[in-house]
Amino acid sequence: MAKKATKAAQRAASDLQPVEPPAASRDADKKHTINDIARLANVSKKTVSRVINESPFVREETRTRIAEIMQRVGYTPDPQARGLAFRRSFLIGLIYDNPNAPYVINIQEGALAALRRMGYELVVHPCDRNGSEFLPEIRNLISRQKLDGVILLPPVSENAELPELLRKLQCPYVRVLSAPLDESDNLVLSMDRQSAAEVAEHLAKLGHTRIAMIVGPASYRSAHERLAGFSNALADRGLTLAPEYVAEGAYTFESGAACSELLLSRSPRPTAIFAGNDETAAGVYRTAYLRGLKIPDDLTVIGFDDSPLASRLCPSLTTMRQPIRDMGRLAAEKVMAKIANSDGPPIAATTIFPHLVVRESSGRPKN
Amino acid sequence: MAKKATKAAQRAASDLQPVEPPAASRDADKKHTINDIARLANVSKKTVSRVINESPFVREETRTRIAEIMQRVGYTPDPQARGLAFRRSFLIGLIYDNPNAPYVINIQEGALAALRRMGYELVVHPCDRNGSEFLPEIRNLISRQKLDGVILLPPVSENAELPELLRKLQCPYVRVLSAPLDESDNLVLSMDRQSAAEVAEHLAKLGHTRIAMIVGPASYRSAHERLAGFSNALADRGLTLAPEYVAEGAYTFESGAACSELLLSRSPRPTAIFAGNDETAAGVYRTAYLRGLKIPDDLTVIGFDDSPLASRLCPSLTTMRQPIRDMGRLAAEKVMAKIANSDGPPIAATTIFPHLVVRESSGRPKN
DNA sequence: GCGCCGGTGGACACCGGTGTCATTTCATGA
DNA sequence: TCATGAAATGACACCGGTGTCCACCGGCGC
Repeated sequence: MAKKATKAAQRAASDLQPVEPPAASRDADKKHTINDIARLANVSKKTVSRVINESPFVREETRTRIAEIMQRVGYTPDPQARGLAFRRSFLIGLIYDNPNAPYVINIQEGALAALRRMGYELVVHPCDRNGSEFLPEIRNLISRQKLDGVILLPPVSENAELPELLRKLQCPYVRVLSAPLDESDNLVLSMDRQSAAEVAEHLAKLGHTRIAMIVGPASYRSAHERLAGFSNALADRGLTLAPEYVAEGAYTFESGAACSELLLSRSPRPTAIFAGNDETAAGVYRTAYLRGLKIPDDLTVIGFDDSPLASRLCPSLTTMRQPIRDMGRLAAEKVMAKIANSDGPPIAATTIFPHLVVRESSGRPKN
Repeated sequence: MAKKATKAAQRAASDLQPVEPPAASRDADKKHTINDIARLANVSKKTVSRVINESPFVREETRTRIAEIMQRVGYTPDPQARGLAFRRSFLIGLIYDNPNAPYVINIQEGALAALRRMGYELVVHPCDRNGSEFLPEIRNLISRQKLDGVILLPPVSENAELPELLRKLQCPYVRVLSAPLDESDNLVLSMDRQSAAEVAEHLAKLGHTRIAMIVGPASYRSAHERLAGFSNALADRGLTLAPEYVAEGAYTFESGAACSELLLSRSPRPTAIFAGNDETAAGVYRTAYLRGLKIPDDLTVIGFDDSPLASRLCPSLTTMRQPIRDMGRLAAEKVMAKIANSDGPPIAATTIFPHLVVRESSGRPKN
């Protein structure tokens, strides 16, 4: 420890936190404060504050005069000082561990569009929900930055301890989920069960009977939803999803390749595979490619997500599309509503229905 | 305007900014302030502040006692109050308009890893560099949120007016670029010219002579760099990039499909196409698929980026890989260095060399 | 025993906004 | 004309930290 510091040094270095002097002649348009505006308008800072916050208790004439001055000198209130007094940070956290980059980016941009309008900013927080430090890390993030609210994306949004922690921290949150998880909550739902049913219907209509599915990892709620929805919908149409035609993947390209390897070695071979998501579907393409199977003639493949990948693949992939940007926007609007009215009743969930985008990878079975 | 408000209403609503009373019995672990810590430790708040900021002018015994108390009650200083006093926000902006989602996400995560360690957060700002409100928007973002620094990603990082604006706002920035743009700047460089040369070498070694290229849009600096590097390197090996074998795309899937349509209708047909990036390469795949051309037997295709798409395509795509996360981390470290020492000399640029990842899409020409 | 010195800790103002409540202004009816 | 009360404004403390500057403390040389 540098205990050698002299008094002189102390003076100069001011506790080791040197701050450059207000120094130099900053441009004419140096930062204005509320006091400057008050002085210019010949009113108290409180009145200026009232104008900023659109209080109705200011005479119209006074208001416009002050507003004009603020406009003229280009004044904007300091969000930190404002936040300090309001006990708000005007920051919303986006907590995610979804490896699907386009998904996250789209949610992000959708959310931002809504947040910015209300003066909020978005801070992103990728996380590892299996890390040992997961909860403390989130706790730390929120209390350190005093986030006003957070948006949780799947799969971390399915974590059961998180809502509890957030409630304790009094931090409003919105979860994006693939199915209702509990009642008392603000969420944006993507109805995966119904979506999977739509896939089943599509395959049934095409005339497939030997239908296989690659399920997502058991730790993902969407995996169960999609399986249940798919399997039930097939049953409704007199078709069955045979156990030997089901493989558990990991929503990844590699697992898609491995699982389809397995499924395609069954005899008789399935004529259609519903991959859990687009990444998995790409893995199926890979296996088909290596085995010389033609899609869709020898094999129909269906994905889920409509990520950019879906239209890039050859042949292009039939898949389920979610309005991801809208979901981001919705989530943002919900958090803000919750913040504005934090003691109010829980805000009703919004349900999103993905729809099927039919492309080249699905066709009638040829044998 | 609701001028009907009564005095009673004024009292109750307090200028339309209702704030729930400190209300209720918050948990035992309610928020602690520096005053609480000072009281508990029997010192003044300034001494606690010294401990927080690691000032050497505190007796070791005092320091540890205070540190223990902070630890015990789980105290963390309020970043807003801290920022207000320090005139810092501890926020770094990430400004981008790159449509490549995995690229942005990776930069983001790389940057975050470095930023978090130093107590900074990242706020993301997608933008439209061609929008009429582009510069005012950025200006607004930075002065409103008092960002301590920003990171600019290509292509918006190539905008010439931005550095000027940022300098005027006294906002430290780091640009990620595909080639040096000017001297006096902090940047992270990806050497696109050299990378493209590496592609040329690969194709030359495979024995290709009829080589085509799909160039990125003229508004992207990387497009010029890659073209120049590629063309020159071919020339060095006695090969030429004939004008009729060059098409200008837009770094998109669609443009890749259209440009390759054009290139593949030339006679003689090129045996290899260097697509400007992976998206474009996917477009080439599409055209090859429609025309029944086999990759790599009939056509070698090379991409650039090594986005996830590259390994998903069948056959998998030979491409140039950049260490994107590292670039994000580097950029973050540079901004922080610049912030810490804002009057210091410009920080030297760091140069990144992508490397070739050879996969299945490149082979010897068959005819 | 005294004054000097560097090391240590505290009182106080301040960062830029806001809440509370008192005070002033103004229109109204008696 | 003046009392009256609502509307408009202001004074002041406060949010939770930090910088400045001064006072105290103990050990040293004299």
